[in-house]
Amino acid sequence: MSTATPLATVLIDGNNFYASCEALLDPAVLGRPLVVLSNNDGCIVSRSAEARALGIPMGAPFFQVRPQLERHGVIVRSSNYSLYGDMSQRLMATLESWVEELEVYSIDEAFGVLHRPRTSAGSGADLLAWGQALRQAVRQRLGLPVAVGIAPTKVLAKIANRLAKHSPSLPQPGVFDLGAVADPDPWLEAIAIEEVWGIGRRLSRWCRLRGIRDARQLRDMPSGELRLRCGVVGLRLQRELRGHPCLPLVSLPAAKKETCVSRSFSTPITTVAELREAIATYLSRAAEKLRRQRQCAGSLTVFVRSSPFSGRPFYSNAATITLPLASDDTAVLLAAALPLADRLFHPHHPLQKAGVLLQALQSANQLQHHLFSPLPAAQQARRESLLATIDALNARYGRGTIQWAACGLRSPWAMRRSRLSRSGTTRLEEVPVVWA
DNA sequence: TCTGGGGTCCTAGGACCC
DNA sequence: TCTGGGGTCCTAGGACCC
Repeated sequence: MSTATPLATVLIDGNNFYASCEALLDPAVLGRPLVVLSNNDGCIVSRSAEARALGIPMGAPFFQVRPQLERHGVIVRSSNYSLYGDMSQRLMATLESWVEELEVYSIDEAFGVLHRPRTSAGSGADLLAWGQALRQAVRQRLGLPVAVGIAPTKVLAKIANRLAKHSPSLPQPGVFDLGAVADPDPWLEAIAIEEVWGIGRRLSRWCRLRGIRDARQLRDMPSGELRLRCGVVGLRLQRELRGHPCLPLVSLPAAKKETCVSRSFSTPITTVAELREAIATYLSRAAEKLRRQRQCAGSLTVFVRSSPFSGRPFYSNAATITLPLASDDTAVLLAAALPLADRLFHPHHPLQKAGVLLQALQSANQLQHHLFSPLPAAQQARRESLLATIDALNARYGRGTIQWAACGLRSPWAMRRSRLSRSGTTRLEEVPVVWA
């Protein structure tokens, strides 16, 4: 067993993924500053390198930076998730063949495991070359730029990836191997505490107050203190920084425990009829997801809230119902959810956002032909085939081709997406690929 | 006028049981 | 009167991620 080669963890992720996808669709924007907005055209969620260089802040509300964007002639795009999702699938399919095991961590990043080749000099040159070849393959096949971080643990691979992106004058640009450097300390000191994976706003403030300003200091601080404030999560993080893997690779995603669909409204909702339509719309999307995941929901929550920025008193409320029998049937779930919407609506509180959470999820396979099914078996089978047909038609011809009457038509509150790169039904076949 | 959406994990505390 | 001890399950809330 001592013959096993040591493992290396890699993190591969897309540079400015959404912005890069937009450039793929319209090569004319290449080399020009571009930003992508969140749903409802709310905030900036992705920037091209040129937009970043102009100092456009990530996460800024669009209306606040709009003058700055216009002044610099920045191209602005609504987010086009069907495009990003398609490109993500192709990226992950490519990465599959480059690593031993792959964990798809988010739409634009994945962890992988590799065997680290032994070299007498211990230089690690082989993995740098490997990373460079991977970047070239992805660029050729998909036209997307990626960065590659290599290290002994996931937390360190995240850091290596960051260094790969932001350190100028690396021998292999876009690739960094933290396991191959003689002394990692100066590199860890270049990572501000806020940039460490797992340290969010609250914990970074706490660290700063204790004089912990970078990843190296976090690694070396007393474990007891960290444990007291952050529990086992903090300890695991610190061990990973010290090079001991604590976070396993998750190549088979676990079944979802809950599924949520929520949106902000383009204009505030002031009538119960509109709220019912919105909830019905979100619920039917959530039920679709549930059926795709082959799950049924045992309980369901509807939540609403007013705008925290309106100057009026903030209103936030939620109601939960446990279903007598777990279900994935839109009609059954609607019958449970709409009365909750009625209960939560308040005429004096214009609503800015609402959502539906499906909870206590269980595998649909275990429930089929349930003894206590409210419908006779034949009727139940017809019902399932009807839902499957609706899902198939909506998948083939676009969302909303067939929908429940309760969802309403042409809703004034629906999400704003005024700068979509292409008409809503982007299909992968339409995407022109640039051969770099 | 205008501030995203969808998740996970951990912990503390209460309810309930024997 | 005064108030065991150990266990499980559930929920709410906090913190984090992209």
